[in-house]
Amino acid sequence: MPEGDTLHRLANALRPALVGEAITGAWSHAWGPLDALKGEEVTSVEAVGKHLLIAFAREGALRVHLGMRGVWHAYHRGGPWKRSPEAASLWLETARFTFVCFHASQVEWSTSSSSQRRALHLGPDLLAAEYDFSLILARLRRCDPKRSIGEVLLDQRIASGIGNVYKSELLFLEGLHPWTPLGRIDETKLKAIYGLARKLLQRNVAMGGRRRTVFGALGGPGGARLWVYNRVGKACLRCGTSVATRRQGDQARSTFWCPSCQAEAPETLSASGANPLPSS
DNA sequence: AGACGATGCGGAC
DNA sequence: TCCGCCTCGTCTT
Repeated sequence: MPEGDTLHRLANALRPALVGEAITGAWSHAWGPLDALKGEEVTSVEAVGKHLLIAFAREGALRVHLGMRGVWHAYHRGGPWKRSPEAASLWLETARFTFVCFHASQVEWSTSSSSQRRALHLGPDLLAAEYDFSLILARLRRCDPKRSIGEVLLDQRIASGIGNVYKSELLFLEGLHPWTPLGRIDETKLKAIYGLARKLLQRNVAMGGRRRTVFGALGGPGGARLWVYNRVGKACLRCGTSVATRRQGDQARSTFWCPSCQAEAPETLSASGANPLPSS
């Protein structure tokens, strides 16, 4: 389920319940009881891109990636779980609560959260407090200019936090065809795309609702949550054209777009008239 | 009731 | 380039 906004919401929910608390028990699917964590104090809980990092006072940090199906549950200590313990990847217990992660795709123990952060080779987190587009631009310039913008947006090494839903929605909002080569998009346009990504992700973190939307709590036309994602064959909410879909990139991820609003028209990609990115 | 595809990613080939 | 993940919500029958 998670894109970057979901992970930041998760971190925001876990942080007040874990930071400053002592771990009374811990267990992971891979290693069994984590006795080394007993008595450890949690010093930070943070989301970085789509990863969750939990750091401890004396030593070490846990990194958890939810993949597509991972989920965290919070239970009163000793209370019943809503899922089978067989499905648990990791649990952490404090004096009052047990936090269980089911179906994680990755659980890793490391000496520090900063070393984990480095090892991930992630581009800047679009939801980090500090935002500097020039750091993203530097990574874009090292990218093959023939790569499609749809693939580039999903590349967490360039900027982290965008997932498959936001990818299609961002390209619709920017009027950009998903297969537009990176090299045909000027710097001003790229800055606008990533700036919009940050804004939408931030708004979805702040919103109370659980479900992803690019329209906010009130919804869009007809109460819609999304412009094009998962709307293949339906009328474009802006112009009525039938929404298209096709697989894109190495991972063959589904991409959705409006063939009219996002026509292939490379020469019109510059909103500003600035120079295109030079080839790397 | 059953089929299908998924908001992600690593690894086998 | 494809598959596994072995779950779960949604759509079809």
